Amino acid sequence: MGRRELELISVVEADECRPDRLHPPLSEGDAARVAKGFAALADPARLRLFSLIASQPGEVCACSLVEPVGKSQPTVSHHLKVLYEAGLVERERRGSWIWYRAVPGKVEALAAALSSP
Amino acid sequence: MGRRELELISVVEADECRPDRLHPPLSEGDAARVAKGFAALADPARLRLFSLIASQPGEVCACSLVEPVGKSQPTVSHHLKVLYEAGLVERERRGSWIWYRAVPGKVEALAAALSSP
DNA sequence: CGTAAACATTGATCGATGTCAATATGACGG
DNA sequence: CCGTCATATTGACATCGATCAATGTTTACG
Repeated sequence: MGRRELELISVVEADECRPDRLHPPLSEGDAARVAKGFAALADPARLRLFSLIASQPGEVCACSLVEPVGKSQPTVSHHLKVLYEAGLVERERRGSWIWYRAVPGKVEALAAALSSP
Repeated sequence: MGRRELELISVVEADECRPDRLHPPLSEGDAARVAKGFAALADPARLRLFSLIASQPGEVCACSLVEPVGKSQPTVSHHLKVLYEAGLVERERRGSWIWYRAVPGKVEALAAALSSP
């Protein structure tokens, strides 16, 4: 067995780490977009808001949402805006009130963006 | 029909917003914990890291992860720590290298925490 | 030991974000 | 119009987090 073969074998047997050139399944653009979605769920107050809306059979008036989360009205308004712009909830103005409902399957779609190509 | 009945009816017909005392399905503690999980996925670099690990059939050496995400080694190390502490990935040291693998069903579990009570 | 490689930690910087008080906007009733 | 109620916006403040250069720690090998 020549010297060259011995060298190769010793390298292989010493360890198994031969780093492949991996390429991330998510492009930078996709990653940024999906991350934005997860970021909307990355705050406790917003999570409670969303779970409150999503757990309701129909719609919920925004006025029902301020007290349960224990934050000020502007803060709740801000969080609702974030959820809305992330596409997690829909809203509709009727008279003085604004009614919120969860967009079905949106959370699952976010999770799915990590598995499927 | 007495005056009292008329008042009640008028109130009901004026609008439908009678805010119920809603209680968030997620407690503050649960919300904080779940939010932490989503926060781990709320960064583009971390998302690409995780998708890279999760897309691999077996394990991935940390040394394979620095170059594809285009961040410095300390930054990648930091992100891997966040993913690990969020329970999204497991790691195992073998020799000089640390091997990462995605924890199966962890993302789905996060999403599920928003639907089921 | 001593050196090299892989990974972690520290310290500093800087932009992003959660929060609220104050104020604005918009809708409804009288 | 005017006052009231529901919601949004603004401005200010404090905290968090992403990032990197520099340095530390651990492991392997001779």
